[in-house]
Amino acid sequence: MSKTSTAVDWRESRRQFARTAIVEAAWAAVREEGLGALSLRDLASRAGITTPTVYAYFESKNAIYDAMFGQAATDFANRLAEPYDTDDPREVLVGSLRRFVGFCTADVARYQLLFQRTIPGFEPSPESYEPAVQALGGSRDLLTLNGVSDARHLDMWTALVTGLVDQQISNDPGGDRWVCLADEFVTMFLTHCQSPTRPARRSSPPRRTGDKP
Amino acid sequence: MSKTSTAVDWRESRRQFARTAIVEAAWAAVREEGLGALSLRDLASRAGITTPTVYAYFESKNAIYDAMFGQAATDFANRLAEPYDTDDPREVLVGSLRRFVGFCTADVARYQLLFQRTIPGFEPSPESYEPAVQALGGSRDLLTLNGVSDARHLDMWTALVTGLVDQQISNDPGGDRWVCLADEFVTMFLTHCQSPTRPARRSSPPRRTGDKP
DNA sequence: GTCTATAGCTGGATAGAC
DNA sequence: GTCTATCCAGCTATAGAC
Repeated sequence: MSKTSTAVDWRESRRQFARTAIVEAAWAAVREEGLGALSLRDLASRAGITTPTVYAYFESKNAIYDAMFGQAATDFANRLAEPYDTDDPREVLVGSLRRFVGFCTADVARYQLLFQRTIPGFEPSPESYEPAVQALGGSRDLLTLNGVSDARHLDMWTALVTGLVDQQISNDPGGDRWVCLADEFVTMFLTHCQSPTRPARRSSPPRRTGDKP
Repeated sequence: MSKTSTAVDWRESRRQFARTAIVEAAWAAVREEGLGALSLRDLASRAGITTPTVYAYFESKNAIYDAMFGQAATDFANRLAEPYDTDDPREVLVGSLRRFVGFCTADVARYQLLFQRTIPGFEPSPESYEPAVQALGGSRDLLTLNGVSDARHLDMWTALVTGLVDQQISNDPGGDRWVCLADEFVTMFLTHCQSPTRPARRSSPPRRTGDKP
């Protein structure tokens, strides 16, 4: 009688609740101490439990990092997938860029976990990683709507976006010195992509400009 | 008789030699184990000495990081200051971009130490940091030669450069998927900066594109 | 300056009572 | 599942002989 499916579900939901509570404590810890400085003692203390109890829900420290990664990737995908209040492809692109930068700057530890590989022995599991690639595919679709489909241009766009985020976080955390350049960035980028002069070759005539090719 | 200035210089140079040997061992260690995984035991072992001997030359682990930072910053500045075999400002700009990316991708640990703040308790001393700012000032001069002096455009350039490096290191280490876009990046950037349409205001009419401003 | 030896601490992870 | 108690490994840094 005790093993009805509802009882099982209830137990499972209780377990998930405890797991998310631990992950929340982990986020608080890394935001305060730094992403790489997460310790299970501190984490357990913040969650109001003891170290062994953590191992009742996660099999290792990296499993906690993986849960954090999965949650961050899901949040990231959901944020980018929210509807935009305009249909103009260019404005949507600008909005997505602002969202991207806003998401990253809102939580630096989360940004480091998601986009920089700074933790020595950790690599995210495919399940946790999947939402992130899905979200990046969405931004690829956005570029297609703007008439950008060349592989080189897609790579240029990703470099542009990550550079914007990186500078904003590194040199003006909490400010908007680079965020406010989003619109101008999109103008520059789309103008270039729609330019009739197609530089398919790589600056061929004046070779050797001073470096290894 | 033993305290002549030449004898002092000789002792001092011996000391500097030992210091650089330790720093070299440190570089080998971080390249192999990761920047954050540097341990004094491993470092001493690689240098052929013991842990206490390290403390005869550096007062702490962070002092070693600082020496590494200073050396990396100096190498960085020297690399960017090398002469270019052309006088065309645009080609020099492309060359400097390639040098920058090449320098960063040649040693990822060095890049992380110089440009990413990933080590918990470490911050470089002003003496070690100074060559880096000097080098960045040089690239500012390069932009001036290309007719770019607007503060917004300078910020866009730094974002562009760091984004290029970041993507190259993160998604194609050892390759040239983004490096080979350097020339096209410069074309896009300079074309935009020389464009007569000055967007001094921030996309004023179609405000609220979907996000917090 | 260089060593042996070790202090002092913190980390992840486990055993076993309850 | 949760705890107390503990193991064991690794770290930075120091003491003191030579």
